[in-house]
Amino acid sequence: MSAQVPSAVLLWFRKDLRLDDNLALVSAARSGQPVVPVYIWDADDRQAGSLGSAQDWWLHHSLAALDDRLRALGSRLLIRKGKALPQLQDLCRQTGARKIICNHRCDPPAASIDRAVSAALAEDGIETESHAGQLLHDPARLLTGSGGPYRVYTPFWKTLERSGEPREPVEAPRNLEAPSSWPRSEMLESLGLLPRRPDWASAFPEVWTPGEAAALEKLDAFLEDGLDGYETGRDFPARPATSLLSPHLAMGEISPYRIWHATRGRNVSGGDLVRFRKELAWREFCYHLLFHFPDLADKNWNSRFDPLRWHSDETAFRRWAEGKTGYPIVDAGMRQLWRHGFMHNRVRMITASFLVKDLMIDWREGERWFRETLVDADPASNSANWQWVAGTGADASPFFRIFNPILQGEKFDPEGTYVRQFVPELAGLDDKYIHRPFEAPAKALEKAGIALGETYPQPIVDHGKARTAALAAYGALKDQS
DNA sequence: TTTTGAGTTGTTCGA
DNA sequence: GTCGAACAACTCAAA
Repeated sequence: MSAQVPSAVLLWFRKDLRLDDNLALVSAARSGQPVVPVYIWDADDRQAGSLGSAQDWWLHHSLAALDDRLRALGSRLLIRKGKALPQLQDLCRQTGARKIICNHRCDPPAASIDRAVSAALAEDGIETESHAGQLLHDPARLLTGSGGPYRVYTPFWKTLERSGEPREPVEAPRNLEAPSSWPRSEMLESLGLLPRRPDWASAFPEVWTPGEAAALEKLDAFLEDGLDGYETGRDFPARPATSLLSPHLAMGEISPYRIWHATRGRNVSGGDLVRFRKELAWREFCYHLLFHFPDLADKNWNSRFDPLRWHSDETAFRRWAEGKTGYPIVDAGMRQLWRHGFMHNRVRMITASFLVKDLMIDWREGERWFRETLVDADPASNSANWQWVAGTGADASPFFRIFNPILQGEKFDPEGTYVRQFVPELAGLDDKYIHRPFEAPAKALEKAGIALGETYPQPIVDHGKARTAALAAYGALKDQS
């Protein structure tokens, strides 16, 4: 009579690095079997387009945080390196597991990897159980009346409103049964996710604390201070009026169901509440677009724009990326991105419009840069929104809508607070010229200690002329078709 | 099948 | 200084 060692279940973490509202975790905890949580760092997966370098930094800290949370439940997080399938097979052999539990990943490359892994495991007689948790609505099922995907946001939103509240979030279990012995795990450090020489992420901790606990705190703080007045405040980059939840959401440290329901019953104006939920719905819309159009990051969604001749100008691109265009709001945005791995939404539109319409550089180059440098880089939102700005995307901005970086600056950063924070060499300039230093009288520049062309660049292009040229280039498409 | 109404985030120009 | 129109049609989604 030998005591039967109970076989374990594997809990496979991916883009759901949280305990709260995690259906896979709850299911594993209820199985009555020991649970082996694992994260597999897969180089192929990475190439499939999800993570850039800034998110590698985030991932490192997020995995450490998840391990801490799991230890509080009496468990821990195993880390493996390599292709998912052999690692899972190895873990199944070692633990006797016949079942792997996880949550869906919704971007097409990841989803296709997951399908292949699951099919291969099935051949070994291992079951995969997958739950919804990344999106509020299933892209395969939320369709227009004629059965196609939504291509316009407003009807998409109306359908969301009509389809009732998403399910309630579920609480994390109190404990998780550990296996009698733990299989081998890599050291987190061995994944090499942190930057070295130079450590370009050194300022990230000024603003970011990766991990679920920080995400939930941020949600609370936003509900207390930010939601009231969100609708107008969200447009001003110097104001703390946005939730800053995007990087947590991108990594699955917080669930969209948790966020959606946390806003319910708040004593704020309906406009603020709806506006915030609409932003969550935009994230959904982008994922649905990506689901139905997997080429979203690579091809013009609307092929009518394919004949556009983009400029290939490495020098101009580098000046844009480094925040040296000579337009303060653009430069502030690009430097915020480099410093903090983040950029305010309003400024993303301004900087993106500048790259595409003022410099006429291909939106894909901008998309790639953002994907590499944003801690909240998301394969759906990033592609869909770059295409929106370029006018090539779904529900895109009309081609004649070209952001004027001076006016946008003066409208949304009237005192230049945001510019002064990220472009300190302009800090001493009067409000009147903070967004147009190239028009400042010599005396004002001297007083502020600015030598244009030396301490701060001259404008890389004349916006007025660039605008005219962009209108002509986009307008020419019409004549051809 | 046809019709109808509508479409995230802007700028410029002229009255 | 303020305000409305023009900037383009085109396609989507639903009735």
